[in-house]
Parts: sequence; C-alpha cells; structure tokens
Amino acid sequence: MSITIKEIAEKANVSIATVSRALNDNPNVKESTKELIRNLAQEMNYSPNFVARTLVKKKTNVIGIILPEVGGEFFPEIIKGVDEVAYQNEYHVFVASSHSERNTVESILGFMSKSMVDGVILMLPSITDHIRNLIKRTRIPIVLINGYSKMEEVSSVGIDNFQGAYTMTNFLIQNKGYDKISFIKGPDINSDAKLRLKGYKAALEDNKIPINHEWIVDGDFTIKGGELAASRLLSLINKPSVIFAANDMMAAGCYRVIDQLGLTIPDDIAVVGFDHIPMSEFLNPKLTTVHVPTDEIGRKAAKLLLDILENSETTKPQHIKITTGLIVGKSC
Amino acid sequence: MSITIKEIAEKANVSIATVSRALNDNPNVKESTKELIRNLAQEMNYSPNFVARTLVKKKTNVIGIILPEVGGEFFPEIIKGVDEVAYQNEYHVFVASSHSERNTVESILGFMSKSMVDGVILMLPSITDHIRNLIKRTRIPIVLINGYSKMEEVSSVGIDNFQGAYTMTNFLIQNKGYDKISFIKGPDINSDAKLRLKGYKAALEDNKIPINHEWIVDGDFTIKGGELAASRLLSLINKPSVIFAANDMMAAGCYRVIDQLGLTIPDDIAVVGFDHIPMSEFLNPKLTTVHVPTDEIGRKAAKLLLDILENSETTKPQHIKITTGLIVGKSC
DNA sequence: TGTAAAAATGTAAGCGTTTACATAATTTGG
DNA sequence: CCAAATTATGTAAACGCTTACATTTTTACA
Repeated sequence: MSITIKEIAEKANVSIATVSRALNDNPNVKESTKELIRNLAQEMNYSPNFVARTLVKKKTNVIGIILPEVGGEFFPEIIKGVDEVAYQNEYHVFVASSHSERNTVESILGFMSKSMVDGVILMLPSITDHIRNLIKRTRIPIVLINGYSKMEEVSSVGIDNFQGAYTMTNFLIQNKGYDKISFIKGPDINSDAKLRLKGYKAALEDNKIPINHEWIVDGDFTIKGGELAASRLLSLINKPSVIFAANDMMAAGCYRVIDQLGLTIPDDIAVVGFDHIPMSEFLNPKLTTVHVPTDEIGRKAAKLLLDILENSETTKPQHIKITTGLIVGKSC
Repeated sequence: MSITIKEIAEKANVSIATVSRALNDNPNVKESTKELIRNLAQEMNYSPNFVARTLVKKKTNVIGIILPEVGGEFFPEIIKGVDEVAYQNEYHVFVASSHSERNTVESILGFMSKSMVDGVILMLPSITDHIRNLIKRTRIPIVLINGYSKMEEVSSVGIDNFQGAYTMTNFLIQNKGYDKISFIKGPDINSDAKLRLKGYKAALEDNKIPINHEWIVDGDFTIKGGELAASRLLSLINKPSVIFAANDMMAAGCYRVIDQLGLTIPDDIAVVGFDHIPMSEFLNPKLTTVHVPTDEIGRKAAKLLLDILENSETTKPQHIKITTGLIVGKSC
C-alpha cells in the first residue's frame, strides 16, 4: 500500500487539505508548513496517486497515439516528436498500435476514450466509413496524421504528398534530364499514395511530357510489391530510364531485382523513392528520395492537439501540410 | 460531460449499485433488469469511467514499457510481442521512451509508479547504481529486458549474448574456415556488449586460436563507430579476414568504409554482425548476423510480468535467457 | 489595544465507481 | 398458507485527491 496525503496529514498534524495545498504549492499555505510537509512527503517516499487526482480534475495530462500495424519504419520518429512537445507541456504520451491481434483501431480508441487520455493522435493509412463514424462519436479531441483528410471536422497534420512527388519528378526532369520516368503506385485506398501519383502526373504534364500508362504500375508499399513492379517495368520493350517508387520500401525491392538482373543503378536504370526511411541511407548506391520530416509531423500534431486541449472548442479544425525535402543520393 | 451510471440509474429507476452490477454481469441481478440496463447504456452511449473504476479497484490493467533512447530499430517488434500477450490477457500497453528531452528513465518510471500502470517492462542498455536504486524503491512489479541482470531481485528477460557471439564465431571458424577473426566491441558499460565479447573470446579459445588484441577494437554501436573501427582494422599490417561487429549498425559502418576503399565483401574482407535488424537484410551483400528474436523477448517479458501480477508475491524472480539464431547471408 | 483585513488552516462535499451490508421481494417446501 | 431460504435491490462507505466555503489565526493600523 502506498502512502497517501492522509498519512502525511497525521504526521504533520494538519488537515489533508493543507497537505494537498502544500504539495501543489498553493500560495496561501505558510512557507514553513509547506517546507514541513514537503520534507515529510520526501521522507515517507510519497508519490501522488495519479488516478485519484485525475478523477477530480477530469484531466489526465496524457495524450495517446494510435499507430497502424503496417510499416513501422518511422514510428519512433513520430513518437519522439510528439513526446518532445508533450514533455515540454507537462503531458505524457501513451502509445498503442494495432496489430494482427486486433483488426481495427476500435478497441484502442474505445479504451482511450474511457477517460484514459485527454486527446489522441490517430495515424491512419486509410480511413474507412466505420472509422470515420467512430471518430465522430468519440468525445475527446482527435488529431489525424495522414496525407489528406476528407474529414473537415477533425484537425489533421500530414505531409504534402503532392508537392513531394511533384518536386521529385520535376527534379528528375529538369536537373537530371530524364524524360522516361516510370512510377510504382501505392495501395489504391491509401490517400498518401494517391496524392503522390497525382504529383508525379502533374509534374510530367507541366513539363509537357506525355503520360505513358504502361509506365505506371501497381504497388502495395512492400518490398515484394516493389520487386514485382520492377520486374514488370524491366520486361517492357519500351523501358523507362527511371523508376520512381511511391515509397522507399518498394524502391528497395527494385534494387533487389535490378541487382539480380545484373544491372547497375543508375547507369542501366535509375531508382528514386519516397519517405527517406533509415534504410534508404544504406542502400547501395544511396537512394535519392523524398524526405519526410517525421519528427516534425509528430511535433506539429502534438502542438495542434495540445492547442485544442488548452483552448478547447474555441479553435476550429486545422489542416496542416508539411513540406517535404529532397535527399539526393547516387541512385539517379 | 460523459454519461455516468447515475444517469442510467435514474432512467432505469434503479440504484446505481444495480446498474454497476448489471453492467458487470453480476449473477444476482435479474436477467430482465440486466437487459433493460444494458440497452439503456447502449442507447445513451455510455462508456465506463476507467479512472473511477481504477481508483476503487486499484488495478489499471495497463502495463508500461519503457524504452531507451538509443537504437530504436527493434522496438516495434518488442512492443508487438508485449502487446500480443497483453491483449490476450485483457491488458493494455503503455509505451514511453526516454529521449534527449529527459535524460533518465526516472521521470517515466516515476510517472508510471503513480498508480498509472500495474507493472512495467523496463528496457535498459546499461544499468547504473542510480537506476538500480530507483528500481528497488519502485513499488510496482518490474521486468527487466537486458542481456544480463545483476539484479537478482528483479525478474528479467534477455537474449543469450554469450551464446550468440560464441555460435557466430564458431561458425566462422568451423564452417567457413576463417581464423583471422577481428571483433568490434560495443560500449563498455553495455552488458550485452560485454557478453558478446566474451562469447567471441571463448569460441576462439575453444578452437585453440590465440586472441590477437590488435584485432579487438573499440566501438559504440553506431554507424560512425563501425566506420572508425573498420578503418582501424583495415589499416593494420596484419589484417584480419573477417570483421565481427558486435551489432549490425557497426557492421553497416564497415560496409561503407570497405566500399569506399574499393574492396569487396566477402572476398577482400568478410563482415558479420549481431542483432539482425531489418536493415541488415538490405545491405549488399546481405549480412550474416545473429538473429535476435525480438518479438519473443517482448512476449516472454509480458508473460513474466503478467504472471507476477496475477500470482503476486508468490513467484520469485526469474531470469529468462532467449537463444539466438544465425542468419547466414552472403557477407562471409 | 481593538478591530478590520489578510493569511492560514480546517471541514466537508464531490469526482464515478465498486462492494459489504442491510433490506425488500420472491420462491420454496412442509 | 406461512416461515425460511433464496434472490434481487438499495444504502452508504470507500478509493485518494481537490476545492469551495467556513473558521481560525495572524497582521496591520488607527
């Protein structure tokens, strides 16, 4: 059993109210009694009961992050960004991730809503109607992390996928002189993936390069998918000179296939990716890719959420887009 | 404001006690009233207040994991393992990680002890006296994840670093025929690192290969450290034919240096690692390394902790060592 | 020194549950 | 049909803390 303020009160010969006030540094407690109580608390190894405090204050000072199962490459970075901001504002962070054992975010979101956290940052690769309803029904503030939210009513933070893909494509054309640029798509339901494709197409159009639909192949954001897509592209009669994979994982898959075929990057075929996951730095040659400032996403999301929590209701939903950067490697 | 059992009680014309019992499926509540109350709860979108329940039950059904800042490569796997077991036992998992903003695990452990979680899984790269005391003073059950715990009084789960390094070294000697095997150490304070070194040395001895101290160089588990160490080893007059890096990150550093020098792996120099981090699969040629079953560690740790929580006090501290495997790539 | 204002402390209610104990309603069996 | 046993419900305390309000103590000043 833990020490409670009641026991401190007894030892100090004061009421529990005074103890509570002293420990919370309430200005109208005599300095001497404050000191007495603080010392006593220290001696007795007292540690306040978070749960009891939360019950009366109706505030946990904890925010939750819910992460999807797939592709955990950048989660640590996001968490770090969130935790940084949270810590500065005296909040704690509660991370939960869905995985094979639980098929939806429902259980987690449900749990979190039970007065466990003050708000949650929800990262979703795609958003179903079911989840949409869930979010609407949830009472606590939510900030979405994703490429593009069609939920106007919920604040969101995401990277500018369109701009990222556009910049990369433009870079390939204008700085590197490529014009035979192929593209490996992501999953159709993934909104990030869709916007990356759009950016790619837009850049081609703006540069007056016709879109070759043979060069736009399906992918699923996995290594395997990248391998399949690369094989397809490399077996075409009219081969592209660059493969722009919608994420780094698939780019890695391309590397493998290209390697197996005895071709060299970038001479025989160039490869570029998107995400700048840690692994991309270790691909040989180093991958040229779109840098996604993951920690920045985390920080922005946390700031947004805390803002909502502090000035509740006054702020209307915001949608923040974070600009990506270009990491120029040796792969093109 | 959320719905409470009080409001349900009013609507149902029963006392809050009955509502509480009905919702908890207490056997001596009439089936008809149970139904009534359950329906009402559903309609009113009631969701129990976790905090209030915890206050009286003194059980949160949440376990915490505290992760260190460094090298987050395998955290997702560990978390997954923990969460799997936790979920099966109706527990939730609370992840926190130390990072630059907070220099010790103190703040987190402190927070977690405040009745926030029922127990914690603590992952520590090294264990200082300060932390040791902290652990001893903490009232809630703790399970340590690390290579070797000198804390007999606290249960722990870890991989068998000695066996892993021994097996790898032995493999290099007996299966691959190497005898000029160098080793890049990890940080001196890191207990995993120390045991890996021991395993390496023991295998050499058992194979009657004299230890060449020139071939045992310092490292710090980072890429940079690997680069430095590799440079050192490759500038020796009497060069080794294999580099055994105490972790994969340093092995990656070796790859870089070897690449820059225009040498090839494994012909000019072989490289092997330890950890089997995802990246190791993408190094070219694929890295031969020691596989650490990270999710297994998470599962075991969670099982151990839950066991302690359920049969509190009855079980004495256990120390589980998990056997590693060998991933044979093309790097030796 | 007396009194009003200011400062310090105490009292008690309340946060939303659970649960031991008390009471009321129902069933059972002689 | 009534008492006893059983079943269902209610009452109220408790969990550990915060805080509005009441009360006491100290301070300031005429």
